[in-house]
Amino acid sequence: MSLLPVNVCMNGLCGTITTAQWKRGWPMKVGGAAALCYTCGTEYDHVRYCERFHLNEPGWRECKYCDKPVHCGCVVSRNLYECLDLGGISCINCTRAHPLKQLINDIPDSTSRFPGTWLPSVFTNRTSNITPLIKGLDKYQFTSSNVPKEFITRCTSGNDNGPTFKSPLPLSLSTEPNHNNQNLGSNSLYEQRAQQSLALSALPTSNVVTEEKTPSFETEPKSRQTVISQLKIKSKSNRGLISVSDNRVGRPPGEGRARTQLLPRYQPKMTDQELSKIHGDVNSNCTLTPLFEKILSASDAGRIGRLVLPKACAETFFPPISNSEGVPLKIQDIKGKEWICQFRFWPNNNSRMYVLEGVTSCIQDMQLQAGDTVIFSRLDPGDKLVIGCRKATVSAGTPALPNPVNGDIEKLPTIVENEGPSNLDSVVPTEKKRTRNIGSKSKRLHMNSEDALELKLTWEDAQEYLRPPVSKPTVVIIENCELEEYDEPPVFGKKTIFTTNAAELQEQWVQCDSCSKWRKIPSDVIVSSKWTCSDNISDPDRCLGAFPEEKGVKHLYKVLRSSKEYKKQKVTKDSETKQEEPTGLDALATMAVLGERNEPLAGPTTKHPRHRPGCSCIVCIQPPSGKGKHKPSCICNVCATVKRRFKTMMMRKKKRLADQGRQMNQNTQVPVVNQPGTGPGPVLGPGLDLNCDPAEEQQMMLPEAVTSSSITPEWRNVLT
DNA sequence: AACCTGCATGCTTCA
DNA sequence: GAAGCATGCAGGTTA
Repeated sequence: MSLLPVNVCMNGLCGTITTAQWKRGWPMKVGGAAALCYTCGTEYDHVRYCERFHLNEPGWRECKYCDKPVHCGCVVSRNLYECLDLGGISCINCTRAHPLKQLINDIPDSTSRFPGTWLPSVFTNRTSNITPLIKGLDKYQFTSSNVPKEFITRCTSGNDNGPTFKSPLPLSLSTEPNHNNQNLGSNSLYEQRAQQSLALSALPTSNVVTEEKTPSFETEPKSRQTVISQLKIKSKSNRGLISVSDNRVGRPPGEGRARTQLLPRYQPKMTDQELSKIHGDVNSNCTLTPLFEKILSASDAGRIGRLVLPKACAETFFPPISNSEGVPLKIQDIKGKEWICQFRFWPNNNSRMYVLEGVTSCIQDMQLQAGDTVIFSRLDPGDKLVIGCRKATVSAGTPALPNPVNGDIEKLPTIVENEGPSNLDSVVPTEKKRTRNIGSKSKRLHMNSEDALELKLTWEDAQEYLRPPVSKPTVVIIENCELEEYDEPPVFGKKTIFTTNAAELQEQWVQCDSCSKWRKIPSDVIVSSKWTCSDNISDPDRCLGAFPEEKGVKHLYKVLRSSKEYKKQKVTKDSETKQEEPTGLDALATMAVLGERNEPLAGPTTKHPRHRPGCSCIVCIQPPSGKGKHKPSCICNVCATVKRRFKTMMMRKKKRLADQGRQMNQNTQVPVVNQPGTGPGPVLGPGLDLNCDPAEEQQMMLPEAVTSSSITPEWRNVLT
């Protein structure tokens, strides 16, 4: 039985330790729904939790007996799980063992760094002398200078239950920022860290320490390459000893690509300005060591609140986790605000995908979006995990707006990956930077927002060009609605403009490819991609290009002008509010429904069971219910089609009813059969059904944009 | 209906 | 070809 802090009633009202998990969401839902203790039902209280366990000072908590602060002494003070798992740490003030020790009966699995019961005496009265670890070099290294030799001996001499500290490497922890990527080659400190810690992390528990670590305290270590190669060999040879990865935990850390080095795109590329800025903001007495950075993907910055962590980085710089639930991590932003996120993983293809959950509020607070970069650093002393950021672009020639959260960092130039020196000279044109930043890994987001907007507008335009194919359609009647089904995909026709004249009659306008004059044609005419005045067979007078444009063309120009202005406004507005835009193909599909109408942007419909992004069928291009209803005067293609179909349908219905009426008059003995879709109900007369509401029937036959219960008399007038 | 969660899928990159 | 990872999606949960 593993007793983790999440299973303890945090309010101390019942003091119950329960093996049941706290309700889902703990402790991520800060400010959100509270979790409840399964035993006493008490609401989880974040503040009180922090007080009880001193989350503000990682590793420190009060002794239950003397109430004085005591450092748990564990090497992962930032890791609450293991702090408490460790248990058994003596208070330096009263020397009494931490009471949680007695609750540690078992540890989940052999991959835990603290399997079994800890030996409290090791740390007795020594905790204040122990610097938990040198983070960044290796998460679990003790320095040779502050770890008592007997401790190492005690921990490693045949006690399999001891901790699995990694080899102490006499690397000096550089508090210098990694300026200009000079050290990011094969010999970079980061690579060394990655190589060393990753190579070591694949090793089983105490054997590593016994065989590799102990001598290195006393003697100069072998060359790095030798050590690493040995360790890699060791790792391979000991794979059988590592708990076999199962579907639940995925392959344990240390195997796979990540073992060799951090990919260049994750290596921190902070400028002097950035570092000094963060440094100054946080605490001038502290040292900040960049660990890694990542360009936010759309899903990272999305509302799901899951930031995918590069596997190598997660396994190098974050605490090891052996179960997929992971551990809560406290992250501090550069303003000192603290966030609690859940560091966990998902089993994925016999591997792991590491994620940081609950980052939404943090990312929003920093006003980050896809394409921006988050930079994880370590702040010493205190060993705090700090999250910084770098905005993806700074508009060329435009001073960046001061960001209340990120301050001057917002003004810093974007550093393009692998672009060499991190100085102002490395500023590249905005377009290029944005593209490369977003798409360095995935090509799914290679467009910048303006390009995407252009494409969206093209999709809008494309909607206006789509025409039925030449092939003969198959007419299918579904609930009295005639649907034309084509075997061929739609073809591109010529763009036409629909207007409404003074008599409220619909007019269709098309521009001649030859003389460029706008011609009025019947509203039901489908225009091919090439159209000239001579094709205007419906109006022989206007077949000649010399014929002047008619009077109504002024109104058309007005419509065109307002359309262009609207698009222009939309471009401006969209660029301002691009943060809230959907991205990718969904956005394109969504934008495709806009057409010329002045409707707010609405999300894509999900009503069509075979809907795919970009689908332009009349159902799919409707916005979701309740949103973006078309106005009765709307002249977009959708509404025009709807109106045309509805008119046809109503005419046929009238004709059908009239036929039925005639038939009834001829033979009153013939019973009237309900029409399909009208439902079973008492039949009072020819085609009359008490269960059939005419207005409701109309709605059922119309797409969502022009239906719903709120169909207005105005609409009815238009439709009938 | 919207949101959340835990994968599953498939594209991209790397060795 | 293998590994990494962005994102889709289905089922469950919540408002």
